[in-house]
This record gives sequence, structure tokens and C-alpha cells, in this order.
Amino acid sequence: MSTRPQRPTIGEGRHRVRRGEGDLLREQILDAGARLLADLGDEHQVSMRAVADAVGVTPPSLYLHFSSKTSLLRAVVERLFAELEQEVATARAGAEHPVARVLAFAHAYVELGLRHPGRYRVLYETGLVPSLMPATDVVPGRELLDDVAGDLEAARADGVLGDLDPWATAARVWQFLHGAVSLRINKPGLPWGDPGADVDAGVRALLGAGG
Amino acid sequence: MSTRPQRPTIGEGRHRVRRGEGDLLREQILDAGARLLADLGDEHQVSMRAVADAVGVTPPSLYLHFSSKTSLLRAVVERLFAELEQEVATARAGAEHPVARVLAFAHAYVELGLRHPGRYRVLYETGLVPSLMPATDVVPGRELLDDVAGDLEAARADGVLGDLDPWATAARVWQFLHGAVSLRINKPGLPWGDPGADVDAGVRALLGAGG
DNA sequence: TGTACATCAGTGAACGCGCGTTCACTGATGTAC
DNA sequence: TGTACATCAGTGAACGCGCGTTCACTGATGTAC
Repeated sequence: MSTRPQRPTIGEGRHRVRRGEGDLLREQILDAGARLLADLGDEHQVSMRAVADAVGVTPPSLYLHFSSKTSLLRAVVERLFAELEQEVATARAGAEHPVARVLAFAHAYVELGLRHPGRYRVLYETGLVPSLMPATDVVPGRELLDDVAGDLEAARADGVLGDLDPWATAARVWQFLHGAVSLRINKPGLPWGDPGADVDAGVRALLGAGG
Repeated sequence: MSTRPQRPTIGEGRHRVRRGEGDLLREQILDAGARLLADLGDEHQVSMRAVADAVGVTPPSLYLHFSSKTSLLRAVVERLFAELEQEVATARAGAEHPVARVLAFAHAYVELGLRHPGRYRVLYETGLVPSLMPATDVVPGRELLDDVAGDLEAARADGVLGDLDPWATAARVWQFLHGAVSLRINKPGLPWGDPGADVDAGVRALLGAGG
């Protein structure tokens, strides 16, 4: 056991980066920050020292790429949200009919949320996002809601939705899905049962049992 | 403007408590702690110094009543949950028929959650509760779920619920309600619409449009 | 009723710690000749 | 090809701060006589 904290400094194995390759470290910092934030689910638990340690670099190095912890967190959150957005998007791409698309989306959403609980928490249950992105129109989830509402408008045009309001119904579906993920994450002590079956029954019921 | 932070110390207006009245300060500490935790919605933002300041006392005084910050927070969380439990209980007491009871509960739950968002966050969206109460059977919300499931069993006996499973349906209702509260709290930028109408439509749909 | 004393709720100062951030520096990389 | 120099990514030490917690103390309250 070494007497010093065991992290690879430049002298001990980490290669100094060549001119112009500074973005490499930037990417590594973002990766480490995203991993830490998603693991811990709380911005206060993620320290600059911890990020630097995870990358294998000293804390001041981070300031070569980010002017402050806040700006680093902002970039990290953007990355986490972009990942989630892309994963959900590819998941819905499989289905054709509007109602099937909504169901595909619902299953993917819950599955992804449960697979990455820390990330879910950061993006949907924290004051972090609004405090980092004060602009009201940058609301992670808005696009998601618009997409579902769009599918439901199509469903209504097909006569499958009864006289339900597409937008309000989309909101209720999302609320249900969010609750299904959030309660399973935050109250793991309760016997929730299979998420897939739950989502299926819940979403179908909210769509007026159509589908 | 005084040069010192303006808080009433014993010498400046706060009366020293008489023998045996130490519990008075204990209550004040709990009150202040509950207010701070509910306002900030995050345990890390609540410092012993802040609690002491709010009460009008110096930090070491808190240790006369609580052995550590953790034990103080535990007592505070218990108080917050007891408050919520009682409020919900009195709200449901009004209705007779099972489905009406569930609807009354649903409206009260969402209304209370939106009225005290910080408290809601602490109790339902934080690692704080499980970390303070490691015993699995102390899960804030379990009793709540049992009550709704009980009502739904009665509803099913009355033939109002179709062949839906009471327990699974209760879970889905709670998931929807939690999502309705949580998303409104955490994504205030989206046009959610009236919570009451939403809850009504959502819960009725989840109960199979019965009621 | 008046005085000396015990009690103990609350104080004030200090501790060690981890944090975000700064600053003068070092030394490998790349360039000029 | 070999040497002197400029660049600048990354270091190591230190800063001030707020935190939870400790400790010897003070002084108003209540009691004994």
C-alpha cells in the first residue's frame, strides 16, 4: 500500500497530451463528471477534487477547460440529457401506429429511468437543472411531451382516442410514467411488481383503454 | 445597523427557560428544522448553524437536545411525515363510498404536495429518508398505499372495479398522483393545466372509468 | 425575609475537515536555426 | 542532425470559507438554611 492516494499522475503513467489535443482531457472530464453525477444523483456530492481524481489529474487542471464547477456541471447535464434523449428517440423509432409508438416510448422511458436511476434523478427531480439553465424554454422533457402529444393527435385523427384531449392525455401519461420510475427509485422497499406490465396497464387505461 | 448578525440571544430578549422546560427549546428546534428542511428541500442546505440561528440560540445548544445532526434530522423527518399523514387522513375521512374515498384522497394528496413542495420533495424524492430510517418497514407511504388498496378491494366487492387487481391498481393510482405532483414541482416551466381536473380524469381512467 | 450555594441551559471560542478556487511554477512538446 | 528556446498543459501549495462538533466557562434559576 502506497502512502499517497493512488492516482496516475503525469509522471506515473498518464501520458502528457500533445499540443491541440486538449479536448481529449475535456472529454474525459465530462465523462467522469457524468458518471459521478449519475452515480451519486446529487450535485453537492460531486466535488471538483473527485472529478479530477477520477480523471487522474489535479483539481486545477479542470479550470483549464471549465471556468467553474457550475459551468462543468452545466456541460455534464447537457450531455446526460442528450444521451437520454437519443436513447428514447431510437427506442420509439421502431413502432408505426401512433398508439404503438406511445407504448414503445412508455416502455423505453421507464426501462431507461430504472436502468440509470441516478441520471434520472438528476434530470427530473433536482433543482439542479433549472438552476443551471435558467432559460424557461430549455426544459428537459418538453420535446418528449410534444412528441407524445403529436402521436396522440394522430391517434385521435384515427378515431382511437375517443374525445380525450391529446395534450392533456400526453401530460397524464408522462405523469404516470414519471411516478412509475420515481417511486420505484425512491421507495424501493415497496412491492411494486413488474414495471412492464404496470406501464402497459396504466398507459392503456389512460388512453381510454384504446389500443 | 448592528455590526453583529441580528439574532435574539439570551441577553437580548430571549428568556432563559426555567428548570424542566428544556423540552420547549427542543420543540422550537424541531419546528425550525422542519421549516428549514421543507423550505430548502435538501438536507445538505440545512446546517446546524442555520437551525440555531432560526431558533435564536447558539449551535452548541442544539447538542443539549440532539446528539448529532443526523438524529435531529431524523426527528424532523418524522415530524414532517406525521403532519402529512394526519392531513391526508382527515381529508379522506369526509367520503363514504370507496371510489369517492379514493378520489378524495387523490385530490388531497396532490393539493398537499403542491402546497408544500419542499416537504414533498424531502419525503418522497430524497435519499434522506431511507438513509435515516434504514429499517425497511418504515417506508413513508406504505400505509397510504394500503389504505387505497383497501378502498379498492371494497370497490371491487361492490362490483365497481371490473376485474382489476386492487393492489396493482392502487399502486398505479399512487404512481400517477406522485407524477402529477413531482413533475409540476420539478418542471414548473411546462403548461400542466389544472391539477384537480387532471387528477379526476387520470384516477377515473386508471380505475377503469368506473365511478 | 435575606444570604450562600448548587444546578445546568446556554455561551464563546476553537478544532479539524473538505470544499472551490488562485497562483507562481515546471517540464515535456514542438519550433527555429 | 544537433542545440537553444518558446509554449502551455498540468502541478503543488496555499487561500478563505462554512461545516459539524468539542470544551471549558458563565450566570440566571431554584434551594437550603
